[in-house]
Amino acid sequence: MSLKVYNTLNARKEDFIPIHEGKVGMYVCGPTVYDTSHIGHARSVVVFDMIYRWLTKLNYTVTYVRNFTDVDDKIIKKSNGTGESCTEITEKYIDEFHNEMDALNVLRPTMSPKATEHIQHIIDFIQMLIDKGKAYHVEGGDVYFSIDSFKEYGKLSGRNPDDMRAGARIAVDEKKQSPLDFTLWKPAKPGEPYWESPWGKGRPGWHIECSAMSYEYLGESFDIHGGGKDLIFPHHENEIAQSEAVFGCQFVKYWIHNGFVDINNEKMSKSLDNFTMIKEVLADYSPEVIRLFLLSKHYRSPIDYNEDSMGEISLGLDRVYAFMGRLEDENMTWETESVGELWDGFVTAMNDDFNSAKALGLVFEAVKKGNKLLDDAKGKLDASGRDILGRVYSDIQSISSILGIFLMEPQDYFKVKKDRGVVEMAIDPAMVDDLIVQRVTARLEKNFARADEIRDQLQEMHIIVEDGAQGTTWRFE
RNA sequence: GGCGGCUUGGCCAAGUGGUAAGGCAUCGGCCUGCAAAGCCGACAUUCUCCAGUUCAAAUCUGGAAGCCGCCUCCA
Repeated sequence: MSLKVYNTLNARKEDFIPIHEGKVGMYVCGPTVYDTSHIGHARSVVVFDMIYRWLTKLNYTVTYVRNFTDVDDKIIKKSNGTGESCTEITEKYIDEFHNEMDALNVLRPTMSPKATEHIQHIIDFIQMLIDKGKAYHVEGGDVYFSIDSFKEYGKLSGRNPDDMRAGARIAVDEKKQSPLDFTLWKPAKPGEPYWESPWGKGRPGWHIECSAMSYEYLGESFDIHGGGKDLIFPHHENEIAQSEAVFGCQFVKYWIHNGFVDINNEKMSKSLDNFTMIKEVLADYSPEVIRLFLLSKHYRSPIDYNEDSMGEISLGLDRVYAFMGRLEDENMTWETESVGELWDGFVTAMNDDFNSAKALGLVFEAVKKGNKLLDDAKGKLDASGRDILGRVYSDIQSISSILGIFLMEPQDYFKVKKDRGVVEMAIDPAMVDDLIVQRVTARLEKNFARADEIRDQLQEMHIIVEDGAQGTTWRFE
C-alpha cells in the first residue's frame, strides 16, 4: 500500500516515487511578508505541515523548504505609506507569521530562506538564462524571460500561449518581445531598495527567487513543489519555465496545490472586506479547533469558514477528548508497539492523497465504537475489551502526531476550555462551585425544586451541570 | 473569450464500478429525581438532470442546468 499523490502537472493521482530513494525534497511557496496572515495562509501551511509529517512518518528524509518573499512592490508600497523601512516591515511580519504558525502547532520547515538573502544566487540564475538565450536585457535595466524560447510553456496550467496572446487582459509592454514575457529583474526607481547587478541597480522579479532558492537547497530537480491553487498560473508556470530552461531537465516531479478558504461562502477579497486573519481566528477558537477545521475537508476542495462550522468542529473535538478521558479513567496506557484497525485505516486514508477528511471520519467511528464498548462493560472491562481500547488509545496518539491535534491530556483540554470560558464570560469559578455545592446538598435532601432552580441559574450563565458517577461537574456549553 | 473545478440526507462531508463512512441537527428509547454526557434505534431504494457503456455506475462516456475558481496582486 503505497502513497498516491494528486499531481497538478498530469491532472491525476500518481504513485509517489521520489527521485532519490528514501529522500524527499519539498519546496512550498511561503507568504509575501507585507501584511498580517489570513486563514487562507493558515490552510496552506497546515496542509503542507500535515504532508511533511506524513512523509516523515513514511520514513523519508524530508528536506522541506518554505520561503519568505521579502522583496516586492507591495512591501515597497507599504513602506512608502507608513514610513517604516522595508526591512522593519518584513521582519515584523516574519516574526508574526512564525508566532502564529507556532501557535497552530506547525513544525518549522528545514529551511525558511528569504529572497533578500539570495540576491547573488538570483543574479547568477538570471545570467545563466541570458547566456542560454532564454532571457534578454532591455534598455532601462529590465530583464525579461522569453516565452518563445521555452516550447513547453503552459504545460502546468494547461494554457496555450497563442490563446493567451489573443486575450485582452494581458498588459502590453513596449519593451517586451512578446506580451507574455515576464520580469526577471527590474530597475530601481529613486528611493526604492536596490542591489547592484550586471544590468544596473534593481531588484528581482517575483518568480525568479523560487527557482534560484529551490536550486540552491534542493538542486536542479526535486520531488514536491506546493502552494495555493492560485499560484499555478502564472507563478508556478513561470518557475518551470525558468528552471527547465536553464537545466534542461524536469524541475519538479509532483506539483501539489491546496484549495481556498471561503468566508461565509464568499471568496476573501478586498472589495468584500472579509479577510479573516489568523489572529482573529485564534482569539475565538483554540488552535486545535482551527487545525481540525482546516483538515476536515480534503486539501484540494474549497472549505467554508463560518461560525456554525467552527461550532460543530468544536463539539466534535470535545467528543474525542471526552472519549480519551474515559480511556484514561480506565488507566489505558500508550503502547507504541500495538497497532489497531484505526491506525491501519488512517494509513490507507493518508496514503490516498493525504485524505485527512476520511481519516477524521475513521477517528469518530472508533470513538463511537469505543464508547459503546465502555458502556457495555459497565465498569468491568474484560481483557479483550482492554486490548481493543488500548489499541484505539495508542492509535489516536499516533494520529495526533501526524494531524497535530488531540495532543493534550483530556483533563488539561477541558481545564483550558473552562478557563477560557471563565475569562470570556467573566464568571467567578468559586461562586459556581458554591452553587454546585448548594445544589448537591439540595439533591441529597431531595429538594429537587431548589436543585433545578440552581441548575437553571447556572444555565443562564451558559454553564452545563453534569451529575456523573464521580460526582457533579460543570462546563461551558 | 480561454483553462480548470464542483453539484451526495435539514446542514457539513467521505466515497477505490459491486449496491451510500463520519460529524452536527431532529425524533423515539436506555440511563437519570429530572436533566446533561454516553449508548441504542429512526433519519438518502438514492447521489443536480437526461441519455449511453456494463451483469452491475454516486463512481466510466456524452449532453444539459446551476455554482465556483484561475487567466491582474493573491494561500
